[in-house]
Amino acid sequence: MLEIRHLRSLKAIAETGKLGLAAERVFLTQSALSHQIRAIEQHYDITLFKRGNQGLRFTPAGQRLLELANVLLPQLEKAERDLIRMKSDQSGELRIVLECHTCFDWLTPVMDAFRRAWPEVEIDLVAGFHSDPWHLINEGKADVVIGGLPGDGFEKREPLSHIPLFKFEIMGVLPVDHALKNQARLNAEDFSQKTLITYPVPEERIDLIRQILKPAHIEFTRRTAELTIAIMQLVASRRGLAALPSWGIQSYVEHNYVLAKPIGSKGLWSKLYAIGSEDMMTKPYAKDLARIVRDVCADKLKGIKLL
Amino acid sequence: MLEIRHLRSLKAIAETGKLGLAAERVFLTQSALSHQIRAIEQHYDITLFKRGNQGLRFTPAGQRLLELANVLLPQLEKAERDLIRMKSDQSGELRIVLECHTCFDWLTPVMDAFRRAWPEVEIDLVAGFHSDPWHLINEGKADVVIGGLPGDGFEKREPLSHIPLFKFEIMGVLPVDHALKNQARLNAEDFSQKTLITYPVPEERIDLIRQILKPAHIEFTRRTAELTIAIMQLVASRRGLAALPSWGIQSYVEHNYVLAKPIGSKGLWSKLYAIGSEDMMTKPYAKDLARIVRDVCADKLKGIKLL
DNA sequence: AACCAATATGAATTAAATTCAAATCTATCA
DNA sequence: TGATAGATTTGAATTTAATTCATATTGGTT
Repeated sequence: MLEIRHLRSLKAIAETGKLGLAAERVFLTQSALSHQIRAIEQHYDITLFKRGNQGLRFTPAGQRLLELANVLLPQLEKAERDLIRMKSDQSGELRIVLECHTCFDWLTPVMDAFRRAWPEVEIDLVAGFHSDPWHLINEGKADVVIGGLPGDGFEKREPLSHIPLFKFEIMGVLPVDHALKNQARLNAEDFSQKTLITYPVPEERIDLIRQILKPAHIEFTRRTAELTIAIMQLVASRRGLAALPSWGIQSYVEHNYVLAKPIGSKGLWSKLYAIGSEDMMTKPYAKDLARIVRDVCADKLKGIKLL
Repeated sequence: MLEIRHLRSLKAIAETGKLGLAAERVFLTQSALSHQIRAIEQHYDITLFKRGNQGLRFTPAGQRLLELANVLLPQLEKAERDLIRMKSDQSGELRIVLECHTCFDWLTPVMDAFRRAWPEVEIDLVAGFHSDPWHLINEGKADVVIGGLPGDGFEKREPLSHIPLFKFEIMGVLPVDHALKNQARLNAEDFSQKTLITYPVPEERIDLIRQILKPAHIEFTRRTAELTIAIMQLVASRRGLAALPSWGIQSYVEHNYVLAKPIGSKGLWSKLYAIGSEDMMTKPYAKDLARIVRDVCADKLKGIKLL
């Protein structure tokens, strides 16, 4: 009666707190999840969740099953990796380049998990900043880029393959006493003649500029800082505005150090992929890297949506 | 893709060595199992069994999945047993007896709140008057007494357990024009040769008599009435005195219908407990009943002290 | 080569899960 | 107190997946 699929659903519900969001995560409808959990509740004749208009909260019984999921699913994944190893040797190397600065936040736990899962694979982070990280793959200097899809390069390149990871929202960051503090969302004009504080990367690599400000011909000043906390300090002290992933600024917002607002009418969302040569991305351990990223981030990063 | 059901099938195959026999064990046909294992083999693209006319033998990959089954299934069963235990913790019945008449005032909101919190517990009030309510627990006719601790009964009883609720003050009630209206507090002698109006219960169940009047050998007349309002009317019309919980007479005092005075130098306080068998009082819903009583009464009854 | 005792296969059937569309619930706000 | 927004629930229709049935095939043994 209880099946692995139900455990996956429980985990997603725990991560998102809402049936609708959990449903996206497991690629089902919200209704399907509702039917699933009701079937389990009826089967065991016990309620697993307290329902409210804020979503679901686990009852002790629900927590017990969640705990089961948290124990069983990793064991299942381990067995599946073992099966792959039995098919063929899986040693190799995996040199990762990050397109975006903020991804460092979660890469460490990902690499830890990966090393535990694939001890025979040498995983490394390619250090330094690279203006065209995708090119490093063709040059043979990296194996996987974690970032957005490359823009259409005019040069001929070895065709790349990609695995979707997740998308996240880029939020506008304001000082708490900013004039726009009561406005629900930010628009392109709101950045006009303002200072925009960013990581030190080219303009075309900053989504806000490329997708919003440039098309609207907004004029602004740029100022850069290396670290997220430095950007936060500059914003808090009213030296300018910033645009950062929702997960990276969550704790600053919670402590009311700065304000965060969605940008544009639908919000500014950025998509992340694991990108590599076709050869590389068909390797089981490269696919598993993507799975681990999705897993770790689904767990650690609030507000992301799995692709 | 791989589901619990497949693990059960693998286990049955290991136990019987033959698809046909294994199929009986999991209440499926041989064909169904054949389809199942073929689906798994195709999914992981690996052979799980060597087939012969003696039955099936596990390959290393098959053994790996069997090992997974042997690890996962017991964990699942343990979780299921835990759920059953949790269910028994949240459903049952709770037959309440009140030792004191006045407690009816607040029991209704308590029962309403309880029913909302524990829909699977049948809560009921044991009707009628009982001279020894605690004994009803040993007789299996009630689950919880709300009242004072039982006096040391000489008979052997199943040991009872209790949870403290609150204490409240029993006030002497006088007509507004009584001779003692200017006296701050009443003493035992003040009841001498007077009529005491009480609920119709035995003397030893009336705290004023048991704790104050009897020890001081005061002589008095008793008269009984069923309802609090009837007692108030009798007192107001100078037919006698009464002694009632401060909360029960509050509104009469506020409307200057009667006077209330503390009794004795420290006041006469009575303590209330939820009392039941040890088994009963360890159940989560019994503990929660006590919590709800304390909560509701702390809110509704002025002048009580939580124990 | 024939036979036995298994498993495999494919189409039909049955059962289960999922979706769709609408209803319902429940805090919160005016 | 009623309206509303944001969630879940519900039941019927649909789709998908699992199972059965009937039969074929396989591998080992004589």
